[in-house]
Amino acid sequence: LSRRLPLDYIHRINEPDHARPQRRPTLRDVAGHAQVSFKTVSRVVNGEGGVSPQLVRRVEASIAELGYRPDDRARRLRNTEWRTGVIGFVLVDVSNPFFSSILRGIEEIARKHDYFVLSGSTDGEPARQDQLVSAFISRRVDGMIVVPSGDELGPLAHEITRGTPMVFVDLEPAGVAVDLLRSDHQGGAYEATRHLLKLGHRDIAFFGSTLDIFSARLRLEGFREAMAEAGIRVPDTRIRSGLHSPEQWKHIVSEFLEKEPRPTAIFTAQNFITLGALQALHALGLRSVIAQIGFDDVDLSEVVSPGVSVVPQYPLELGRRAAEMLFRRLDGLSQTPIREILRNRIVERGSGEIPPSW
Amino acid sequence: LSRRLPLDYIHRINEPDHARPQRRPTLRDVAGHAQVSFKTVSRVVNGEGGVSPQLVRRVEASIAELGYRPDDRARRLRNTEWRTGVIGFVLVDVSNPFFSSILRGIEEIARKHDYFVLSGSTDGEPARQDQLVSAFISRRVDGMIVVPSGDELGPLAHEITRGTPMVFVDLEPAGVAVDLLRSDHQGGAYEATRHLLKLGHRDIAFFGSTLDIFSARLRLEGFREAMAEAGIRVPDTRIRSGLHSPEQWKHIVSEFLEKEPRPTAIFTAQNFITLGALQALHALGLRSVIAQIGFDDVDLSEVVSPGVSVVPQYPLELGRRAAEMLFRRLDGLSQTPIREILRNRIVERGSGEIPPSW
DNA sequence: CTGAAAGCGCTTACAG
DNA sequence: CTGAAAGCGCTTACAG
Repeated sequence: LSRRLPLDYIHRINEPDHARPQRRPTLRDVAGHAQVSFKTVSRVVNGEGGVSPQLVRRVEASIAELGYRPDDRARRLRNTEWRTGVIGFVLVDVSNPFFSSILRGIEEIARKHDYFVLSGSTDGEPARQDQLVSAFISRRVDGMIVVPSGDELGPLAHEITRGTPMVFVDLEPAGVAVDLLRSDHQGGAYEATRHLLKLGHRDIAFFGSTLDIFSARLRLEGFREAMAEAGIRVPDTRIRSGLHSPEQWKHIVSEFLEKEPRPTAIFTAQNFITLGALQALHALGLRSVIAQIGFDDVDLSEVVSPGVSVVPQYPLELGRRAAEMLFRRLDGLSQTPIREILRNRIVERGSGEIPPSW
Repeated sequence: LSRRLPLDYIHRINEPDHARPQRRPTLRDVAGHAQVSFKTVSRVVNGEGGVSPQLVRRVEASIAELGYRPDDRARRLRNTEWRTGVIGFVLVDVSNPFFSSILRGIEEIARKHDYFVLSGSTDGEPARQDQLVSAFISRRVDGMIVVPSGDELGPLAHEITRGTPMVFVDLEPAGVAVDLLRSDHQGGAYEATRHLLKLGHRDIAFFGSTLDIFSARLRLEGFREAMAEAGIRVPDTRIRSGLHSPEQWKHIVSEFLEKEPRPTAIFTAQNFITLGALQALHALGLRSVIAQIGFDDVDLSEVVSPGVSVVPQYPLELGRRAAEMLFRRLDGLSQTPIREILRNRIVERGSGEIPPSW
């Protein structure tokens, strides 16, 4: 992700005279220009009425000519309407379509409420999460939606007890009263693993996201639960976790599969992992030999052959619901914390239905 | 995109006693608590020095106890450092991985500068774009990166002449001095079309994004250019454009291909279109029969069979470069507008190398 | 219908 | 080392 790409330019034009940044005009500037008191300008800007049509026209002309835009920060500072009209969204990695679809869902609901979204990626690093949360709070977001990493809540803990409107996605912190929305990670992983076990698989490898992420732990838990229930001990070497790009996962899974004995099935517990593993299996010619089930859906899962069996999530819907929960709280309609867990069921497309080959 | 998904809950718990939102403590609250003047608290908060160690400790204890967080808006209002530390990013659709990867690239550079990103999707609607731009300006973002739709600049025009730091991605507005970064849409589309023509294709259909988007027009232009050069007239029925989800495009392309005569090749000029068309061709059993080249890369393009030939873009890199251009201007290092056009070359993977079947 | 005063939460001058 | 005053750009009260 951090490697820079060398690119050729077709051309690079330097043009002359770019405008230099000017000081933005203020209410007083407009007032001076229109020859009225600044309070009159304020009245016109806010459509308060009680201004003679003549003055309204003069002020509006000045506003247009100077390009005046009210400063929202100053405006809301004194205003009883104490809101900034901005909510924060702290996520793991916006370049992952799972998260960007959540963001899209949040945006959709935010838009209905005339809100905007400040977002930031943590890459699963608790330190970065604390930075983002602190910065968003300092900028006085009216509420936050957070996909937390790590076990320490850090600055979040204080905000929760302060009553800052907040919705957690995926993390279910113990002993904290907070709105929560998540998929049934453990149940989904359990079901997927059971599915493979029923086909006769005994040696199943698990590839998951970094265990700093709560949902990643739940998925591993679901896997372990099903395996234990089947009386199978899972050696540590059959479990790999970390936060990587699809390309990195391709490499990791390739190396893994070069060693004997190979597992007869793999569970790839996140979309980037599923993509990387698919590429690895394909490159090694093992797609019809080793069974695979993924968590999260991926594009073209029906077009590849065999199709990719997955436990899908519904990120757009997660985003919408999370935002709806947040606005319910922002509007004071919600008092007690709500926790919603969405059920996840396996979708069979072929790759998860391959029986053990040895 | 707007259809709501019905979902089952596993459970929905209502817990008691959620904290009620409290008024945030201010400098004066801390001062009262620590029994000092509020200016002393300000000094401690900003690490200005000139405060006795004893008072520092007392103030810090009060800050911790009350959970004080300085209000960034108020802080910067009087401050000579006139910045908000926020940049705006106006894009078409954040649920499209192409745009979310640009956002990730922007975030990466913004982070280095201690900046945060306010973003919003326009869905290619000029009216929504104007709303977003106006709202961001009212919130006093220090600069903006915009992927514009439509031909009218709207509120953007005034901001450019005001000298607001701004970088355009993909739109090259005439007669306006502004930083610009884009791919070589026309050249890439031209090359892709030439590639198909060389194989003997004469009947090539074009599927592209809504022509409200500048880059979509450029891609169509490149296609037309190559076809005209080959002396082929393209009937209007061979060109389809619009902004749709992959599922919608699957439907559109399926219907299209059900009518005779079928084209021998298709050019899918955006990632969602490429995905939808791939699914349609696959469902109809035509993937090895009708040639396809896409603009933008898609996941698993090497795993499907045949592989998907594309003209890739580098969204992460686009985002980084756009942000770097913006910060160069914000830091006053750049005076004259810079225009960068990144070259795009075709990547052959099989689907674009299928000769005409009839 | 119009305006002068006070204040939002903070920083920047300027005093002691 | 500490604090009282003025001001950022606006809104909310309160006068005329």
